[in-house]
Amino acid sequence: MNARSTTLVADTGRRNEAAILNAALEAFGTKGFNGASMRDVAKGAATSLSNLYNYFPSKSKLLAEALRHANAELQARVAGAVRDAGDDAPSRMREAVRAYVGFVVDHPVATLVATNEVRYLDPEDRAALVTDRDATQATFEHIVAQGAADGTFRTPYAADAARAILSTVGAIASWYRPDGRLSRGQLAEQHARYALALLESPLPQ
Amino acid sequence: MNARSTTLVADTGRRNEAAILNAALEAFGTKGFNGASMRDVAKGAATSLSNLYNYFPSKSKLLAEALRHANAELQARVAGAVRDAGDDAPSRMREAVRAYVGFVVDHPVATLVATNEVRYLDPEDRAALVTDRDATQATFEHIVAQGAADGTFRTPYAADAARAILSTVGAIASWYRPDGRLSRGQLAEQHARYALALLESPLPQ
Amino acid sequence: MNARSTTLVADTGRRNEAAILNAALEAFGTKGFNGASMRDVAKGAATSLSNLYNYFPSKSKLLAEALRHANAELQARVAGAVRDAGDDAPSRMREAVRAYVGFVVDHPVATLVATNEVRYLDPEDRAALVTDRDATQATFEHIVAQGAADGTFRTPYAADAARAILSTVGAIASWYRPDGRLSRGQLAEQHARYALALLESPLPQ
Amino acid sequence: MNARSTTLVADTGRRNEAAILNAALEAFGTKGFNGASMRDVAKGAATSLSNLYNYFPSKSKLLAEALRHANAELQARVAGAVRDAGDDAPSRMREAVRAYVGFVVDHPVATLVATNEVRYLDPEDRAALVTDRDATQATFEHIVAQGAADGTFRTPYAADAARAILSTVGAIASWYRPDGRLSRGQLAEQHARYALALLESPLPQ
DNA sequence: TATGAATGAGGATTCATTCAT
DNA sequence: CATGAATGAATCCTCATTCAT
Repeated sequence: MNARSTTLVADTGRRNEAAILNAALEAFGTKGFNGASMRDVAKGAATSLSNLYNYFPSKSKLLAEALRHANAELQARVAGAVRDAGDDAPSRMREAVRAYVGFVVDHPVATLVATNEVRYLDPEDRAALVTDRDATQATFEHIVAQGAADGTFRTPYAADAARAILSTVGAIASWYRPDGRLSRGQLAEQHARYALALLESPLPQ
Repeated sequence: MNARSTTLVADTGRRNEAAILNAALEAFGTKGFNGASMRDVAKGAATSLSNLYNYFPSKSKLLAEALRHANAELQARVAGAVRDAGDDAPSRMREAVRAYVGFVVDHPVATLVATNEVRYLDPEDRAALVTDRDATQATFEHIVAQGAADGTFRTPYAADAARAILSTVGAIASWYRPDGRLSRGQLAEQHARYALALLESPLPQ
Repeated sequence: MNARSTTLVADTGRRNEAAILNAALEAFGTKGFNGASMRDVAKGAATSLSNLYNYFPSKSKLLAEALRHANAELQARVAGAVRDAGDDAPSRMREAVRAYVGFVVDHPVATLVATNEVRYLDPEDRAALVTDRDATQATFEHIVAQGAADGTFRTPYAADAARAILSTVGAIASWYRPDGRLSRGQLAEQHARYALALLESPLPQ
Repeated sequence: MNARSTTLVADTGRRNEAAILNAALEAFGTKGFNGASMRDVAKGAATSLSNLYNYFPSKSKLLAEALRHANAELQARVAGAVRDAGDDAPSRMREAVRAYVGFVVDHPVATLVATNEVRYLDPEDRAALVTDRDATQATFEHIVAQGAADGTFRTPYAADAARAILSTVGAIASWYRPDGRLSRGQLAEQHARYALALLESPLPQ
């Protein structure tokens, strides 16, 4: 069962750190990195502006840290789902997509920040984050490669399929509303099927 | 053959208008709406900061106008492609996707702006733009509906398939490089197939 | 009979000059000299911004010219009233005040400009205007002196009484509304009596 | 004995607040609200431009606060003078006028700001200030009413007399110079007599 | 840790004025 | 005369960041 906490970052041991990180995700997600001010973040974290600098040395590093947490959570969910899945490529892809959809639905704002605001990081932080993200993507790519190798996924464009799948799932964050037509589970099911179909995998029925 | 002009907006009759709009797309795409300053735009358009305000009353309206042009061009390309395609749903979908990919590849920066910076518009401008965008999306939805009705597209999730396809194609803008592994044509071909596969349409071979 | 034109400056021979001057008085009166822009004036005069400079070399000179017209009209009214009055000081004071009140009521905005915005003139223009204004004030001072000399006005502070009277009358402009409790005539009558009382002149009844 | 401090606002507890308010009164009085820049105010208060915004959220609110202080001081002086005066209307009017003249002479710049720049306030602030000002005016009106009721003030226009008196006294601010012909006390005496005469009160001699 | 005060740089926007037509 | 386009200086205000406490 997936945890569905409203805030992404749990207590970190330092008094206000989690509150600041979550407020940063919220502020950057709502107004964009450049549109949100450190004052906005401070207000969201219910602390003072100057206190932010006791935790993070700059706005940019604050974004980096927030994104690190978001990525770690995403990666953990996906990795766990794959671990718990069967051995065949379709099952593993199915569960990976379902986990990813779950994360996006639980944390759409963080997902938006992770896709839209990465470019405002310092080069080194951006590089580190892209590496993290690539690790997640690699999980999907391995599954695709597995299915392509054993003939289950018959798409002639296996090399790029993972990226196509991930962009579709990530885009959910930009339109998803909790009270929308589709439930969390339906959305996961739907995107799992989209993914397998795109991979030209045999489908039930 | 599609024109591949580096600038999206052609001359509009007013002296500097096109230059300003193109500079705005470039600046907003490169640094984000809030990260780019009106000075950046002015510099890109080779005019003075204050002269921008002889053409557009505010930064936000400038963005709105630029996006209006981008959407119009996209819509025209897609509509033209569909018009020139065969009558069956797969042919039409194929050409629609190819045209969309062509636009994204020709104007990746404008595409990024159109997806990432819309939220900075005034509510009315945003609404107008969403309406425009929905019109383009509706073109795809109609094709999906056609194929679903005649049994060609067998996906059980036809209602949301157009959005999934469009998000994949739009995401190309965030990683495409003209000197990348795939040519423009290959990219179009690839995404056309991804789309038809996702729709569970019969595929060649 | 007093003319009660809504605009102070009548046609001057040059096409748009009067319209510009009246628009300037209106704009400067409503928003203040620094609060009103040349664009505001142009809009009010229904002409283009740049065309203003075909008539007046600068915003400051435009104000100077407008105030010159206002002062001339005021002075003409007061002088005429005094000329038409009887020979005794009370009658002359009474008519002078009534004429002044009439001007203020007919042109409250111009009166406000004349009292509040003079300081924004170039030194030479301001000096010229103060001279003009002193001429009007001198009319009142002469009457006061006449009454003081012949014993009709018994105030011990005759030297400053004219200024006191004029400031009261001028202040009408800041609260007068055409639909107010007092009619134009009642206001004139009232202030005439205030003036004579202040001068310690014998009053009817 | 009246204090004649050159600055109106005394220390308020917050480090620079009084200095900023006094600098604002000086700047707005000298150059007008729109003619004075926040930089001017900062310079006058010997602090940085941006620090002003740690004390007041906008130029307009700064003006509002400065005027609030000025009005409070004026009202306190007038109320105190009336309290210390005799019981009869002429004595009370005399002391009220003398106190008002004293304020105007001590703070001519603040008086000018209070009369000329009120219109640049936000509507709510303007309303609040007008209410404050009306309270001071009401003090005078009550005295007039008292004298009218007991037959001491025989003017037929008692209802508007307070306003006439106040406008005359307020106008002192626009021409008063400390080194002028009349001393502070003479000016007070003179205007007290003008006021009583205007009210058609019996006068000495 | 936590905060209020402080600041220099930079943001969008407006302005009076000029110029080419 | 009349105009639209152009511009440099100045406007109010916000920002990320620092510092003293």
